[in-house]
Amino acid sequence: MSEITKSYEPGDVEKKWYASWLAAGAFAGRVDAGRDPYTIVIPPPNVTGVLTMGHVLNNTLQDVLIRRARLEGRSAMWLPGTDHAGIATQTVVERELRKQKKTRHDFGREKFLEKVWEWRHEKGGIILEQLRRLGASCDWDRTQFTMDPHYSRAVLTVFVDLFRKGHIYRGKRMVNWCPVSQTALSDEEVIMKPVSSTIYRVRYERVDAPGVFVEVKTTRPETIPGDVAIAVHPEDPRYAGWVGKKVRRPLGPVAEIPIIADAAVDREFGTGALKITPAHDKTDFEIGLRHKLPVIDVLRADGVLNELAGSDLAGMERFAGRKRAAEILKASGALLAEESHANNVGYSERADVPIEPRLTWQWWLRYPRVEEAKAAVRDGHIRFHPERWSKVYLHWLENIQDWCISRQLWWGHRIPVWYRKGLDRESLTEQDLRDPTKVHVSFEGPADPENWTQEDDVLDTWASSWLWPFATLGWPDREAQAKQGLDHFYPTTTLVTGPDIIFFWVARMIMAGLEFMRPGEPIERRIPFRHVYFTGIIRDAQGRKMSKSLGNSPDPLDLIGKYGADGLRLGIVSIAPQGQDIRFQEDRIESGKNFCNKLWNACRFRQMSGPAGDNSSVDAILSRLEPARFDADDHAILDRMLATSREVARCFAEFEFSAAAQALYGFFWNDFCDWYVEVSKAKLQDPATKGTCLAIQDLVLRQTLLQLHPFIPFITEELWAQLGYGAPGKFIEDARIEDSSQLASVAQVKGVVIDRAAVATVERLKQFVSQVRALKADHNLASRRDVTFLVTATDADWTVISANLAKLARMAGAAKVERREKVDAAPAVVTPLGTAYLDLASAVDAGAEKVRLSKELEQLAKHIAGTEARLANEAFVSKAPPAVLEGARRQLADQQAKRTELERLLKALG
RNA sequence: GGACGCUUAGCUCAGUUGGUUAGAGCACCUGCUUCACACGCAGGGGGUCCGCGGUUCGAGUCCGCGAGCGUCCA
Repeated sequence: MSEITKSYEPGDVEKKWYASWLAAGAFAGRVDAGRDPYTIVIPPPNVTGVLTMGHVLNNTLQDVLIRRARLEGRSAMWLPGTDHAGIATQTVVERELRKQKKTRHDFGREKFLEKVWEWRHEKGGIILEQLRRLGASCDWDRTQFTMDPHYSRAVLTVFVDLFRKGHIYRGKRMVNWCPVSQTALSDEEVIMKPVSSTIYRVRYERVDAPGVFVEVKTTRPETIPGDVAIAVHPEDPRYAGWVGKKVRRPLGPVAEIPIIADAAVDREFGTGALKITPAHDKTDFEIGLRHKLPVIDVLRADGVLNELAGSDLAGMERFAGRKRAAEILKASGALLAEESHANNVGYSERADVPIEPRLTWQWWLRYPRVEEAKAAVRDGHIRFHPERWSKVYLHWLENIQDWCISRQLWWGHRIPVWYRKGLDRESLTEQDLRDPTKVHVSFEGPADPENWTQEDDVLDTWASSWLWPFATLGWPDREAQAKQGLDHFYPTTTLVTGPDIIFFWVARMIMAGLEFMRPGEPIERRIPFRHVYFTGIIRDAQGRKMSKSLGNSPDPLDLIGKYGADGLRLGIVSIAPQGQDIRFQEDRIESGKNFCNKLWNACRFRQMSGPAGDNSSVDAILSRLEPARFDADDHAILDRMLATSREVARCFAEFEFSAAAQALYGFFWNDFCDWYVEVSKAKLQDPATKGTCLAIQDLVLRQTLLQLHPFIPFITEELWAQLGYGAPGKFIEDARIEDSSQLASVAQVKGVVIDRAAVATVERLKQFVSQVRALKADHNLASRRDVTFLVTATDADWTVISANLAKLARMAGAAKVERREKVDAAPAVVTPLGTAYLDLASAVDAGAEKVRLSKELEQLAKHIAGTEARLANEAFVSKAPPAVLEGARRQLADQQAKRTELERLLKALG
């Protein structure tokens, strides 16, 4: 055993142990039929990603779970990987190209994809490297990427399968179009934002009645050239007789458009008349369909107005076009007013620009297994933590819409559909799609590729990540599946993720699992995971989301440098209560580091206190104990240790990680360091108690290190080795956490029967010490160690005191503690073990003493009055449970006795 | 408009099924380089538990109404 340094220096320790773990293959998830599996699949970060505080929280929790599972003897496996992140990655690479004044079109599809792959090989592993710094114990040999060949095969197999089952179709529909990324987006990728915009009141003149106008309100005057009708409610008296007449479009190419009646028009809004622009609004599109109206699309894919918008606007970007449109309308007198207006506008999640409703051909998925997906959560096969998120999940499934799974990107899984050459894709019917002479759908592609053209679109990224829990385990390749242990590790145990992707990812994974895993088997075998733990979102001190653009996110690697990975981990876990958003405060991370230092020093103290005994197992340590020599403190610390391990186990069962960390923190710092270690200093002086005391320290330290290890793996591994708790060449995770009842019964075999009454005794000793210290402090003697305390106590109390005399004197900072029958006029405190006097009679300021005692008496009187009132209440006495009643009575008796004593002391002062 | 969450010490937050005098970390004040740790020890100050009403012997905790903040869905 080498000597431990005075303060904990994490840097080298972390490097050393991480390398050892890797070298030994300690994180490998091995199939072991004899042990319960515990599986976690990482929420794959984007390959473009760098570690954020959100990742730190999320992955620390996963690591805590998986390390705890190993300590519980389960065959634990944490599978890492990254997501190709279609739009995000393509955007990043395009941005790089733009620096060279090039676009992806300058390269063409294949060359561009080569560039992206190059980029991925260069930079795509950064975030996984950073996770290693954090201590993540992933099985790195299993690292997956959603564009790996076998994973791609899973994605395309699923597409083909769902197509054949009739779940996938192609349709020309209104989609959310991002003019920057120039692709369709799913509804989930659109963020509604309240914005204050301008609403324009515009009038359209009746063709048949010059000087008569219909007035509409619009926020988008630049789309007027796309107007094909004005719609009113059929029963709106204001427009009786107008339907069928025509008005002149006030902007764009000259045109006369009809006034139509449609019940979908909201009479309450504005003038009750609505301009109908089917190409640029979803409702308008539907109205247009009903009335067989033409569709005039005035925007290009990039959001620039086209020639159909008229020569005045063509070539203008949409927002510039809007201003220009307003000017033109104003000049012609068609614009009546501009009013400010608050409304919700959909923004593209990635590019953060307003999306355009746009009519395009896309591929759609009718979700499979919707009802089963609801049942899986409703019936508790999958449990959400906190439970309330299941409501959000169910609500979404109740209102589920078909999923637009095609994207007009290059980076992603290209849709495995081939069209016969020469075929007009625009006119393909649903029936044509199912005709193998026209459309080929397969994983392998057509046998005669020269006659076919492949679909240009790729799949939505989420249409690959929804397969994550099983495609990462070899599916659909049977051989790979067997090798990677799908049978053993699926369903996974716990998913740790943020509630922001409950629709994007969680819900979809559940449906995919139910559809593709183990057909025909019971639901609990097909679900992808049993528990979903939703973390909170990390915010800055002002409560804002952490984001790159705000620059308010600290770099986790800086924090690791400053506080160590363990400090960061413990800090982040301790401020992350279940499912609540988190305000990040760096001082909590500092607390994490301080705790590590405390742990370090407590072990250092143990090491300096005496030679190491046989620490190789719980059994060995227990054998070193002499139960007959136990004092109250020995009993109490063991009792607290068992209570803490029960509490920690409960916390894990309930997914209350911060509570688990806090329980260990409190036990170790307060119960062990502040009390037991301090009283040990007296016990270690006595050869009769030394051996047992050291063995108890070893036992407590051992169990504490074990339970802390999932939270702070590096330092605990180091100390475990330093103190000789593990066999040579073994890691802490080769040991097993005994649950509290196992531990208690093992101890019992060794003759250790914990006296639970000792806890109460120690509480009284603590009270005594703390009151006596306060008494010294009140008299400015806190640093004096030569004082004597005189105690008047009952025989029973004095028995307790005298049994602990050496410890009490040391803890109280006193030279002597002596019993007296009677003490006059000295500063005193009334403790649960009698009245303690400060033996400094000459220095007493009787006046000040009286003030102090009177104050205390006053406080006490209040409490007594409260307790008396309760006990005087007939209803309380007759209805409260006996234990509560008894407690109140005992409390009153104690309070009264204390009052009598205080009054006596006051009187003695004259 | 609907759903959910939050409101407790100066700050950030715990508080499990209702039950002694409501806790922690940080911050603050006082003292201490005491033979593990100043990344520490000891002592201390600080709270009408958002408001109103109800249930109950008893409410921070349960119910209702309201206010403020936040998130998601429309």
